[in-house]
Amino acid sequence: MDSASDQAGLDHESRLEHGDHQAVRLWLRLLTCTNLVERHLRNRLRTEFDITLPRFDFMAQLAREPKGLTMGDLSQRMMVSGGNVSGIAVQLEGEGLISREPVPDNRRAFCVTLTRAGQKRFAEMAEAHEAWVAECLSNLSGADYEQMMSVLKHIKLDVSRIEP
Amino acid sequence: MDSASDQAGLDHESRLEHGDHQAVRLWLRLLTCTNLVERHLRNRLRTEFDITLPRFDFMAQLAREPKGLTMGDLSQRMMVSGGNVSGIAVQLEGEGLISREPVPDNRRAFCVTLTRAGQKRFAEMAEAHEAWVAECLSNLSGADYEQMMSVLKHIKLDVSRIEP
DNA sequence: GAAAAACATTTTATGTTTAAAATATTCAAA
DNA sequence: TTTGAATATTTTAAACATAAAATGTTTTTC
Repeated sequence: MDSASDQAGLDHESRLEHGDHQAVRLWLRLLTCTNLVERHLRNRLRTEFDITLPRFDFMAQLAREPKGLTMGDLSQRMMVSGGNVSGIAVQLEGEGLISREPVPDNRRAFCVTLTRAGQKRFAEMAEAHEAWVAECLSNLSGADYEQMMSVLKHIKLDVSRIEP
Repeated sequence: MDSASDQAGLDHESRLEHGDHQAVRLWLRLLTCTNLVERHLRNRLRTEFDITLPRFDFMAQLAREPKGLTMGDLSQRMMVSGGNVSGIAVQLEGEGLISREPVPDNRRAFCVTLTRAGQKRFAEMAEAHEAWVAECLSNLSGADYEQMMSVLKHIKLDVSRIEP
């Protein structure tokens, strides 16, 4: 049963031996691995806190910046579109977890912050979230961790060099 | 509040296992990196072949298994919900790229395969796709590659051990 | 100063994704 | 057999995501 994940038709395509093939294999494994962890976190957030991952991410960004962020800041940091952030904000505001207040010297922008209730709620979730992530990723040696961080940073640079 | 409670707050921070923070940092970098590459591939597939990443993945799974796969197989391998696969299949079938035929001894299941047109179309895309992935991920030493593959496999096992 | 450009956000239309309910088939007993 | 559980898929409703247009504000430029 161990080889279940690797058993897919190796005999058909194994003749193609470009160097590129290595890259594809690494990419597929990277994608699978990230999806697995992401799904795990998504499920636990839903079952244990009845919240979605995007909403959690939104609150996490705010928790890191107690002074608050604009909608544009949030869009940029979450790497999603402005309209998307707008929709999530409406919901979280409706639940009383965030507040949007006008910025004194710029009437176009909002300053979004966690409400007291939002801070409390997020603190509970963040602790659990950290433990869940550790459950998935902390079974690594210090050297493994450093190496992964280094290689991933490198890949990040390579990709952003391609289309900035 | 007395000073004891202030210190309690700080203690709470410092009591957290160092490994947990490490794990979270690694997770965020892993997620960012994967999203960057995924977005890059998604954009290129859209601009150069007018196809979405999920449809490409769907066809890629079939290309690996010329004998065909059931909808459930596809759902499992693509790691997406059955409803999702169902929707994609309707579209690809409408474009004549896949065919769904009944399985003789199981009237519940379909056997999905690439049509001749689907094979041709996929072959074109796959070559380009492989080059794009290589552009993102092939700037690694052989040792880096081996290490990444090994660590990722390990993480995959850890996660699937948590909730199978 | 007024027109034009740039900015910050929301709205709209469209499409994706998921979980859960619904439909239909097979299998396993009692 | 007939009941019930398990399986394979589709449908549905809600959340998420994007691009593009719309709204209102600020800054630039002439």
